[in-house]
Amino acid sequence: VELSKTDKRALENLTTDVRIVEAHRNILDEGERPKNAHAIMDGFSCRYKLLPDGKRQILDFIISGDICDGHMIILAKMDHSVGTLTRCNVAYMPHKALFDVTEKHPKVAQALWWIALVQESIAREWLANIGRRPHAKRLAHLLCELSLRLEAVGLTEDHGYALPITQADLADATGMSAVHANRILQRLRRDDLIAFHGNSLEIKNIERLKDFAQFNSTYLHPMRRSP
Amino acid sequence: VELSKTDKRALENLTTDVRIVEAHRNILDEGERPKNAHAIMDGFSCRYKLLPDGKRQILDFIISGDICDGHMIILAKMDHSVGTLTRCNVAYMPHKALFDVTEKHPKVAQALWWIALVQESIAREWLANIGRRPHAKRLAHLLCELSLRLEAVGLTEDHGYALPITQADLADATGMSAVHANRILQRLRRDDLIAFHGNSLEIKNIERLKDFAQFNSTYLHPMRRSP
DNA sequence: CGTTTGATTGACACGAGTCAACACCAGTGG
DNA sequence: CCACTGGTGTTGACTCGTGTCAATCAAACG
Repeated sequence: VELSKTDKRALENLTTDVRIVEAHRNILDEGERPKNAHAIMDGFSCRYKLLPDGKRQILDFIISGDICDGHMIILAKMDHSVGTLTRCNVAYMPHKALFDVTEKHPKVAQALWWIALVQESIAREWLANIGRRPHAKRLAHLLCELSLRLEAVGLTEDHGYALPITQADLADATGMSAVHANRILQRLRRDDLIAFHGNSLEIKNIERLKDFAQFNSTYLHPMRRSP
Repeated sequence: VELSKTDKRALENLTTDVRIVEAHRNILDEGERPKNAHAIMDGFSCRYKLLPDGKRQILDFIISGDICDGHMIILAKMDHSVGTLTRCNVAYMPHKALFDVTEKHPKVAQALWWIALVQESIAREWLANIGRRPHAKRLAHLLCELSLRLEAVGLTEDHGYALPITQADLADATGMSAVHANRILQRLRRDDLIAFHGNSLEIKNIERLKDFAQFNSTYLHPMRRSP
């Protein structure tokens, strides 16, 4: 979906506020009906669900440029929560204004629809990943996805990217225990697929990692570009 | 999203053809760019992905009244496959015509957008289900979801519904082995939560089953009505 | 009837969760 | 400047859930 300049200008004028949100804070609660839409400008957030017994499933990572709650233009209530994993810059825009823009600019509505479909596609790939791939491939697949998505917004280095989240977060995203995630990461390092230097992940050879993870990028669709 | 009568008439005129598709046939292949949109009028189909090693993950069940490929109005390529689990009646409508309708009838576009969002929500609930719930609750949760969705289209009996799919299908939907699914179902029967009579599932007490499965229907959103 | 598909059962091995202890580091405050 | 703290990563021990393989049973079907 290509946006015209007027479309873009209409969108840019929506942001009323940009705030810093500390790590481990909630931006949206399940069941909530938010008044503002939120976009992450910087930092790592995630969608997640908390089960009654306290287990957490991370449903998606939200990185720079992603919108937290495009859904809420159409749907009534948040069906999951959104929270920060690191300190984040969050842009706020009134939902009503955004909705009005979609009515006047059909291309904007189509763009948001497109985003919803890509997110659906990502959720489905995660389903296959968690449901049917062995644990090492799951993690490797996730690291590949993050690599592509971060690259699209210019957040990758030569051979890797900053990954300031914990192993427990990775575990909750891939449906395994934190201890096990730790051992799997060790194995990936031992097999010389990845390495860590502080908070940043080094991918030794992206092709080998993709091969190993059975990673096929088509589910991310054409690909988002940097704004 | 409420559709006007003109909106509805525009939609109804789209169907060019209704065909019978045998069980275990593909309706859409991953990677394909279909010319027609497909709606299931009768029978059970599913979205699924096949991994290189032959494992199958079912991503969603498609029941009467569901559209297989609403995505394709916006996206370029199918990111998953769709196939029948039983013999189905499938309605065909040209994609281009459907797209034209969405351009002329913004409410129709919104309705399709809404469908996409609900499907995204379902996919995310499945993620939490597969990623973090113990196996018995997974299966129970799935049976609850099917109960509500089938009820919405009038396909439930008093205490249950026809479920003409195999245990292997249920296993592929919940990310477990077929043997294990069998044993879990036995446990659910022993605990007097469900029973089978031929192809039809009896739910002994839907509230107890929901309780056990930690089932909360809000992720299905307001709820689709019968057409 | 034979054949096929799906459900069921048992045996077995191993993956993966849990619990608990420890190492390491950065941040904090005295 | 150092002791203390809490969060994170790492390790080992132990148990049990689950997958795999293979055989058997049951029902449907041509």
